[in-house]
Amino acid sequence: MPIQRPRSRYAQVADDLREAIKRGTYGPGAALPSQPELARKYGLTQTSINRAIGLLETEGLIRTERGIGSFVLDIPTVKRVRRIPPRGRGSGSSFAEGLQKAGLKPTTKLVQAEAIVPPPDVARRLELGEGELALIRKREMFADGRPVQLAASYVPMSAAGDVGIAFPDTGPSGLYERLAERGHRVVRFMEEIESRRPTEEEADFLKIGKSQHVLEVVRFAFDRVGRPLDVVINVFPTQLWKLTYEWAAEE
Amino acid sequence: MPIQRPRSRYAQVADDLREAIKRGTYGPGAALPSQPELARKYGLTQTSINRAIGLLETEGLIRTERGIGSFVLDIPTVKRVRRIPPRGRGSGSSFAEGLQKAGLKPTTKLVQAEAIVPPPDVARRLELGEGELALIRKREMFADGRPVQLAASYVPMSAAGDVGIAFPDTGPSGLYERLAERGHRVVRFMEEIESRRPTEEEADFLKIGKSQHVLEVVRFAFDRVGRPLDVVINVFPTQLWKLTYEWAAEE
DNA sequence: TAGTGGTCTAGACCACTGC
DNA sequence: CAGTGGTCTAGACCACTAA
Repeated sequence: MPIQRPRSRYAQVADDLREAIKRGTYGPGAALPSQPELARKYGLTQTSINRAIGLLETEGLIRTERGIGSFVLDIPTVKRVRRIPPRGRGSGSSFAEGLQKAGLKPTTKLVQAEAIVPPPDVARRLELGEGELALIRKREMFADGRPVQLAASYVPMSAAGDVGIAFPDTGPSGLYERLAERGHRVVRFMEEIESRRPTEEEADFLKIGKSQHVLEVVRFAFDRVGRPLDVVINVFPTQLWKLTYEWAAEE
Repeated sequence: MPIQRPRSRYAQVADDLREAIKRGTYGPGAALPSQPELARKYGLTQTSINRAIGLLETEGLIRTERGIGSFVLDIPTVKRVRRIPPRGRGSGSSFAEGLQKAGLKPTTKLVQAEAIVPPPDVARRLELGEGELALIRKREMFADGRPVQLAASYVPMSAAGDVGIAFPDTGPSGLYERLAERGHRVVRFMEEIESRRPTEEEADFLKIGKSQHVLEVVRFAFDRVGRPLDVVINVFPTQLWKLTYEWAAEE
């Protein structure tokens, strides 16, 4: 590969590596050659190679870990559809459904379930006063072992009554039934969607670069008088998911 | 501003400039000090300053022009709600509504309206055969003169019958009425949402960097037998918009 | 310890803009 | 022309990981 002038050299190196990745020379998960090695190969200094690597990282093609190396990320081929609102049964676990249909094995890990003072943005959304408690349930979700989604749900303790309401852990529809038994019926849902850069922890868990984006979907459930009964915050990488909403035209 | 060790120096410079921009020290449109000047101020080399500037550019805070300088871009403050499907009238122009509520003056420019052979992805979505025509209507949208959205709608000519159906240009609800008069009633809507990197043209029109993301919302309108009557592709920068969907719980 | 990626300097040259 | 941002080197040191 001859290095030519008009285009910057590090950009040409990035081009070359990008091509190699697309050709499959470095498949998903494979490590790129080390920076000193690439420097020798292209006849540049490590500084320039480092910059090329940075470019690919920004583009979301690779992820580099300090002291280890740079690794090719999965190339987003087919996006998994997440259907919202769900057709038919309640607002059940569209997560598992979607993945199973795609031939992937969904697994979920409950990492937190307790009564806490929620972070201020959640408290505001739940219309909680200073220091009021909420039941948090935090989950990590995987498809064939690969981390694909983070979910945190918050229910005001005033509505939940007891931490035990979270168990057995049957997903939102089970929770809503138990809330209904306590006199809190959900009559309306709302979802807010935005795309943003991931936090450090999110990027770490989802194994994505800092420059890739995540979709944050916040679902609110309201009772008859418009009070929020729970807030669910879902976060997933934009490359993996596509959202779908569907509704009937008015007559 | 003391430069300290644990965090990289160029990142600290970026932090400092970011703060200054947020504080208003450098307002929208203002030029940052030149790189040599910043290098003197922070006691670093131009190379490091250049890197800090690159960071801010990636984040979409500034825009730099070679041989001229770096300039602060508009900072998006409040995100706008876009859509609440089931409430109020049809799927009318939520674009204008949302912006007016935000105190911004919306303007729209129709840049194309004719019968064409649509691009393959659109043809597939409209279930069109090879070479079948569709009516395209392409719009550019502005808020207080700033480009904020791109929209392209496609209607199969077999349903539209005539290019004239697009006029007067009264937005989707007007179009749907005229389609209904021709025997094509819309009974169902669907929207697909994804976040992706902008194409070159999109980045250019929306005045965003290549590393920022856009939301693509594709709305389908279906008739009674599930045939697509039109497809509308909306593209806008993720920083400017927040999407909202709302629906009633099932009984 | 050796190997990885990350940062930084000093100095240089280039391309571009606007006067 | 002087001033701007962009690239590159040679060499150095650091932080981190794994054996």
